[in-house]
Amino acid sequence: MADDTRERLLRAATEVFAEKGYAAATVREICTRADANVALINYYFGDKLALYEQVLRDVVAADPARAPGLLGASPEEGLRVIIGTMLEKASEARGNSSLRYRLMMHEFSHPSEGTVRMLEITMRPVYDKLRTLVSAISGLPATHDHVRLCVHSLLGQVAHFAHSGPIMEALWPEMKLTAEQRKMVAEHIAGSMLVYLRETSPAAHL
Amino acid sequence: MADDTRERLLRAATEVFAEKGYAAATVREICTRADANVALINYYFGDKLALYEQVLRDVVAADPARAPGLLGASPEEGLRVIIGTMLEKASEARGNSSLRYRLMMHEFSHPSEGTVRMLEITMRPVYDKLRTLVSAISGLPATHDHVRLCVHSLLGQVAHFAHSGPIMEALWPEMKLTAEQRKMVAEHIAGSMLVYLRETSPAAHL
Amino acid sequence: MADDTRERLLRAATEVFAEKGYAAATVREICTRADANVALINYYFGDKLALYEQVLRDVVAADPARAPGLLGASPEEGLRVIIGTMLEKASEARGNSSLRYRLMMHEFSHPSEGTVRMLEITMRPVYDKLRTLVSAISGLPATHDHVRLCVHSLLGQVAHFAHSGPIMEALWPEMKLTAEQRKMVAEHIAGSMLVYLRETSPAAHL
Amino acid sequence: MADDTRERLLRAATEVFAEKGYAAATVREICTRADANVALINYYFGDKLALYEQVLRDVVAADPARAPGLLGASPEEGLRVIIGTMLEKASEARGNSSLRYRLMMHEFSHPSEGTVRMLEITMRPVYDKLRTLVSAISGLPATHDHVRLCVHSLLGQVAHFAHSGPIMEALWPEMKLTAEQRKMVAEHIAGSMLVYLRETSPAAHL
DNA sequence: AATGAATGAGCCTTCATTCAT
DNA sequence: GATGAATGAAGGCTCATTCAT
Repeated sequence: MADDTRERLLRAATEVFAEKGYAAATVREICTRADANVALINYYFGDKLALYEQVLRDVVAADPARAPGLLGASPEEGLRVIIGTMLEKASEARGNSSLRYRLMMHEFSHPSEGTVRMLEITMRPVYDKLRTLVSAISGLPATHDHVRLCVHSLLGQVAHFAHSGPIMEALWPEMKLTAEQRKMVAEHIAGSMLVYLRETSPAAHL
Repeated sequence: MADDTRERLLRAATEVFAEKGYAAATVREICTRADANVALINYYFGDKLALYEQVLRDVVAADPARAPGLLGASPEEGLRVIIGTMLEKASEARGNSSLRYRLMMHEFSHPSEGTVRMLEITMRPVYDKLRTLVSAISGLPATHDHVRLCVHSLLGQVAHFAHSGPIMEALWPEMKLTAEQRKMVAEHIAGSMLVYLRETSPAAHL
Repeated sequence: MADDTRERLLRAATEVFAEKGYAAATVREICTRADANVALINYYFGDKLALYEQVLRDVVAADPARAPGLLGASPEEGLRVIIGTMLEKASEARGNSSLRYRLMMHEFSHPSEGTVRMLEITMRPVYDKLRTLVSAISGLPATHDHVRLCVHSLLGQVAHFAHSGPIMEALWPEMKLTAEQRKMVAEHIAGSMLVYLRETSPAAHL
Repeated sequence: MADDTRERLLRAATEVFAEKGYAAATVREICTRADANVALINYYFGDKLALYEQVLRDVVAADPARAPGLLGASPEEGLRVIIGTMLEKASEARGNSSLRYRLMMHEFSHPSEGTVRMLEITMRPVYDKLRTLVSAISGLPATHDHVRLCVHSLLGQVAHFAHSGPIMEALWPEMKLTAEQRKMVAEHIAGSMLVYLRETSPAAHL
């Protein structure tokens, strides 16, 4: 029952923090939602901030970036797969990923002490994988500015399509990132990058 | 003197809301920073929420997106200019744009009633301008999915480079969006898009 | 009315802290007793600790050690007067002095950061005055160990008679430090010291 | 093992109560320090207050005042020995005596029902012994005010030198009651009293 | 005899808000 | 228009205590 309660508290906290943000979230609501006593947050986590950090850590731990099926594929195929996966994971409605995003938005707009370290853990694997792929495709070293710019372009686009709900709703209401649309977007992002890389890679000038 | 105080309150409120978010911002800090009495927020605006809404309204009203110098330029040139301008505005350290962004981040992560409408007002002009340009370059109608995808790709990239401070710090610490780097990034975004559009436009297949 | 409330809070706080000690005292009781809102402690003093320190400072400020009538008197007479005064001030029933003592007992048994500094301010004047007198009587310099020992003996005896209520009640119930008894005690303390000093002073050996 | 745990709890409680006072002491810290479960205090003692009372009872029971080596000595020598012993016991840094004192300070500043009785038990033996000695030296009956005054003077001085840490630190920082200093102080207290008694005893006037 | 999860009360503090002036 | 004292509600946290095991 103990672990169960702790688990319920974590789940409730994730929800409430995602919905209201750290400041607006109240310990009492979290406990109520978890059907637990107020004092248990102190008992299990220490205080509200420690709970928040635990939530962030858990959410990060559920790393969505370990895309399978990359082995043996060509770099071009790898790029397509990883971008498709990111979009897919990111747009799982109402699931952990949604909460994940909202929590990250909070962290982005009000970076806390641990934000950078958290991002380092979360993003680094995808980032490096993308750099390897782009490097392989372009023929440039992974440390080259061109490679980095391209990778950030990819990240930026994925983030935008996956996470800017309100913007999309305002500017392109039909885009709801359905499975079909997701496929189209992924192909657009990966495809345009591949076109660009092909055109600008040193090899292109042979 | 009355309008002056009201103005000071608004300015202070914009700052504090941007720095702390709605919930974490306190009426007292706003008043202190505005060098005004605590009771004046209620006196002038009714309550904290009303003040927040007024701040949002003002921030939106100060539309920073009207890029000058676009007249007469070729669509390609226009694209370059508008993207350069967006990046520039967005990276103005302590200016209105910075506050603007942080407020928007809040709105994004906790969309309120007015968020969509606010975005509609803020983003629409840039969005439509970009569509016109991309349409002109690609030869496709502005309503075409391809055009929209490209425009969102542009927005996504700009947003990413301009606003994901913590991500950048974690993944690419050297990228500080200095004037020089801004130029490089703008050229990268606009350039890659132009390459892509050239390659995929119907005209390319003639 | 403002200063009035602040004053009431301070008075109530002095009482409650003296009665219960810092830890056991509750902000709520202080406010209730002062007929004031709970939030006013924060408003006027910051927090409970700051209020406590203010109370200590006030209590100390009411310095009971400035004995009048010392001018022109012989050192021997001065000693008698100052000891009498200390006993008198210290035994004013139920007055500020009583609270003062109880607060000091708290400070002594659980010295806080400011205790030493507080004592420095409170005790130093009496201490130095006593050293001057003893020095004059004994013919030894005020820095001599003998002088210091004697002065501390005096302080210790006064403190004991004035403040060890429970001990007295247990061991010598009749000693209630009435005006008459006070006179006797003062004469005992000062008298015995004078005898001792006379016997041990260098001059005695001439 | 049961008694062992109970014992550990008592020892830990004595320490914590002495260090923090009743109110500021927490059941959890006591249990942690005793390496015991939180619930055991209630199990063994009923509640926190009952534990405190038990601690007081135990501390009182361990009477430290039975000075040895008094038999056969002259009254003058006896006085010197008992005062030396009191000072020594009182200044044992981490021993029972130190805890004892701090607990007593608490009881003094917030006399509880049992305080007087406790003191009666603790102090009475020393008190009566001192009266006997002073009576023998002075030639006055042990019930004489003069004897009582002298005995209280002795107690007051010992208490002051032994226990007023903060005062000493403020007024006479060099006085740390080292073994050497303790000897000096004991000689000062006993010596000055003997001088005084010799001078004022009826025998002196023969 | 001992554990550790769970409880409920209460504490200090903070906040937005109001009111008399 | 503006002030500053005052309010009441609520928030986070801590504590002694209990209960099932």
